[in-house]
Amino acid sequence: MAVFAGQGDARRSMRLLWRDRAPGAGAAGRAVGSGRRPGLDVDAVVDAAIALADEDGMAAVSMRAVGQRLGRTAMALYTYVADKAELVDLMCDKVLGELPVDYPLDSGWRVALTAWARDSREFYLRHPWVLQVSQARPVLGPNEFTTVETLVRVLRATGLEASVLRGVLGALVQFVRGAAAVIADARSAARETGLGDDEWWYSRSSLLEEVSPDFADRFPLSTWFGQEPPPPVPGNECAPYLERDAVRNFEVGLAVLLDGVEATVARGGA
Amino acid sequence: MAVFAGQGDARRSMRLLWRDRAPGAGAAGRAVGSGRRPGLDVDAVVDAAIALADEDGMAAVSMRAVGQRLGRTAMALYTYVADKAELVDLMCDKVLGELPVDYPLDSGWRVALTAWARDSREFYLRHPWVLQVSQARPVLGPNEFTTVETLVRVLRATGLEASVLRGVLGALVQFVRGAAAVIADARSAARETGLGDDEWWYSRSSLLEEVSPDFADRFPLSTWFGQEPPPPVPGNECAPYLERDAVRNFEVGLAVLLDGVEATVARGGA
DNA sequence: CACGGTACTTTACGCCGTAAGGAGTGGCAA
DNA sequence: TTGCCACTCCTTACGGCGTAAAGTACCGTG
Repeated sequence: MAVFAGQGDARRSMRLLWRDRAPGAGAAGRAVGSGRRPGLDVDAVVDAAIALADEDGMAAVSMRAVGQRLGRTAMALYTYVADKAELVDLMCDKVLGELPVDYPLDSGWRVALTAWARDSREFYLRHPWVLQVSQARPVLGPNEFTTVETLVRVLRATGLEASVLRGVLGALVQFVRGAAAVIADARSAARETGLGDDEWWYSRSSLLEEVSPDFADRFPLSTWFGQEPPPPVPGNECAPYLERDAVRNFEVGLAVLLDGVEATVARGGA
Repeated sequence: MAVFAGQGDARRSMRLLWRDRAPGAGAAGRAVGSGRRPGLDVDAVVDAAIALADEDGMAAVSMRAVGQRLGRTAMALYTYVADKAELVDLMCDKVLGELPVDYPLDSGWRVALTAWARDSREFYLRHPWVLQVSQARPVLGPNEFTTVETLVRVLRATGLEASVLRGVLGALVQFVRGAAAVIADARSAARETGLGDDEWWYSRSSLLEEVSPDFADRFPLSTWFGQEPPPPVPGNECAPYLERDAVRNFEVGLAVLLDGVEATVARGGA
């Protein structure tokens, strides 16, 4: 009688992820028959959860809160979604659909990769909560595979062999995610504490002096590192201090990384 | 009467982070005087929390659980620590003390950076919960500054100017953290679900065929990408499949990244 | 009209962080 | 020696969380 543990839920999740959303698909695979008509559908639940996450962060996504947004109780959601983990999976794969799927290679792979990196960064800043979802054991939804497809298509233009390509792909993804996470964390910290980056840094650095008077002697490089005046980035003059810093670091880091790819291609390519 | 919001707590936290742990420091800055003698100290609380996090992940670190480990109730901890956030800050800065502080530059900065990256990766795998702590608004403890000091010292040997150095530093840290996170997530998923990577992937890929029969047509590159047989890595033959993959990707990605640094140095250096 | 299946609600359980207040302990001043 | 007070540590409680269990209301079908 008992279904093999997990297997049943996994199949259910995969069906939902890959469900046919075409107009004629009717009831989204649900058995049509007698019984009270559903007032909601999976998409409504997922969209409400995404809206909540975008507005107030992943921490604001509770079953009660999502239910309330839809005029239901928390338990009502369980008719559409197995549990919260499944809801999060569906949220992730759905927003991944926003990402561009094609980067022209006319101007070479470097231009395409740069555009991909910037688009991805913007995406993560639009949906920072995606960064909090575990990377291993990916969702395996259609949009996730599409993102892989997109990036691999560009990377293949480098001519690198598969195993190196894998390493480069990982490095690019880690870099973009990490860089986005720094900015996202800074923004959420500012919102949660009500304290801007500037005020935070100012109050903390004065405390630092108070608590460690010999700081400059103990940490000369950190002192030097923190004092260098960072030049402004065109188009981002008005952004918060730390964020401007992060934007510049992103561009520099990306350029270095792509230089590395170029070097690898030059060494191993035809 | 009311202290400026947050300021008091921030000062308290900084004092704890930078407290003098020397033998003669007595009572760790606590006002000595009348009153019941403490049966614990901050270090005991922090150590217990770290042990818990190392064993069962950050999710297992609740005030009740830490208290129980010390034979106390949850509320007893609040005499040593302001709240859970402060405890987490102290945990982070304490484990950061495990990292090596010096990388000789005799054989050049590339060797030193490679060693740094590998050591950092091992560190994050020993304490994967550190990766879950927000990056913006860092802890600002002594050990954290020491890690900055260590890495900047090595990076200065490249001769790069400060703003580029900042970008490289960010890229390196993001890469190492991301790569470690993939492995850490895979391990914790395996432990939490009781399902190894291999079984997980096998069951999922069969579900994938079931749910999307035209997968190979829709996602040719992903199919190609997933099929390439990855060669084994010396010294890691017995590790789980996905983890071996991750180790190789780490080495490849690191090499590419350092190639990029070399190219940047060559272009801009003396 | 009655029945069965479905949507949705209420209630409840055991977790979480932590506020409030009380009990017991130990050093110091009277 | 006694009384006090600072201090540790406890119990209780509150509002949150995810979700199990059971009940209610609605609907299409027989």
